Amino acid sequence: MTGKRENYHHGDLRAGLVEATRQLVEEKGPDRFSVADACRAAGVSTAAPYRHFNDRDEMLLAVCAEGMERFYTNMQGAVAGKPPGSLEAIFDLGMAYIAFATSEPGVFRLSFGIAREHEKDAEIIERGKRNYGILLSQVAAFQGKTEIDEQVLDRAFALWTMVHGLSFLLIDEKITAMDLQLNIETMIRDNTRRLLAE
Amino acid sequence: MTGKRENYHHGDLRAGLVEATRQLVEEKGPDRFSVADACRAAGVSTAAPYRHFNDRDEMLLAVCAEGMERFYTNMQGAVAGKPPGSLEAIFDLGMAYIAFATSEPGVFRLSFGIAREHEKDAEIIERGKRNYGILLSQVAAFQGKTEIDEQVLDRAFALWTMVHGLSFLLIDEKITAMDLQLNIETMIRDNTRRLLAE
DNA sequence: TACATATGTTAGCGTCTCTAACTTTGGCAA
DNA sequence: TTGCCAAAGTTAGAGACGCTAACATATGTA
Repeated sequence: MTGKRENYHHGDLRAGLVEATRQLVEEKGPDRFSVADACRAAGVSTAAPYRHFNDRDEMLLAVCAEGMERFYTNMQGAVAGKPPGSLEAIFDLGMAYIAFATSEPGVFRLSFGIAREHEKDAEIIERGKRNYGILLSQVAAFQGKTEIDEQVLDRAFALWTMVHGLSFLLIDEKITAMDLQLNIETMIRDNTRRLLAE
Repeated sequence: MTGKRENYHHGDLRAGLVEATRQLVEEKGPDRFSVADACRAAGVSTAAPYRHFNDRDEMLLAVCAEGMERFYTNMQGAVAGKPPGSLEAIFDLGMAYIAFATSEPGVFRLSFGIAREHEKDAEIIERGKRNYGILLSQVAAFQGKTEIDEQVLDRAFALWTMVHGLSFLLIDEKITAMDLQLNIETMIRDNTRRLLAE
């Protein structure tokens, strides 16, 4: 990405910019990211991105879309090979959620905060639904169902709020700030069980 | 705030700027907020804030501190008059958390995202601990204890993650984006009970 | 009443996003 | 093979922003 190119044309500047943006979002956070920085990283002028993106937000949106794809893959990998609907599968799904949030906090923050900027971007919404679908089908299987009824929705949503909340508390460093020591695995395991119970 | 002043001196520019900043943070979000906008709202030059704050971040930090104070008051009000440690008190505390997040999403976002910018600001941390202390003592009372042991910490933290996660899913409009309809009161009540059980 | 200090102003630097106008290049039709 | 068009770069610059330096004014106190 930082390598000097010899050609006038870049080859695949769009992809290069997305990757540079992704890295910068992780380094500095989505709000501190600047288009100019991404240009320097990609070795092009500050006007070049506007051949590929309408504006700064659209660059972030591209990173978001790509990140959600990776998120999907990770979560699929977490449940793969485990008995569908088993406590272990649902627990591992939660752990994969946390793992993504903590390993890519910038992209995670972007993915969940961007809705209000590019409100209702169809692709992002669709990816979101697909990601959430993994949890829904696991919870349905846990309850011995083949379709998503209200009870499935309720329990799945409760699990989502828990791992989502924990993710933010972790990446915003509230656990350390509050002097809490926490075994994440135990916390997720116990509360997954509690939220699915009864 | 927008009123023209006739004097060279403002009276209490610091407070005026904090209020203008708070409003702008709600209107545009913490990342879109600009010092220049706050100056226009307060009717002063763009250099004036630097007599009261070191930089932009410090203005946001002031809004954050004031917001956390209000957050504390709201949560205190939620449990006041209820039997300490009752399910109702803990439930209402959760509802107060959600209510603050949804009524002041900008300040809420600021309060929980700012740690990594001004890392370890002593005052913010202290306020955070004080706020969390309300929940801790309620959960301790629920368990019939007078001190905060490990079990209290575990259950309180689980409750925190739930309302925190729900808050973000609400203000980031994920519930509507995922086409979920949700009775927040029921959701909080049922899962508070589940997380405190056994 | 004088003056030190706090608190405002104007001017300006460097940076940022984004646009307009120009340039280079690769691919395709004749 | 050549000529031309569209795609994808460039430079230059407008307008906004954060922040600083130098200057101006008001206020409280000796």
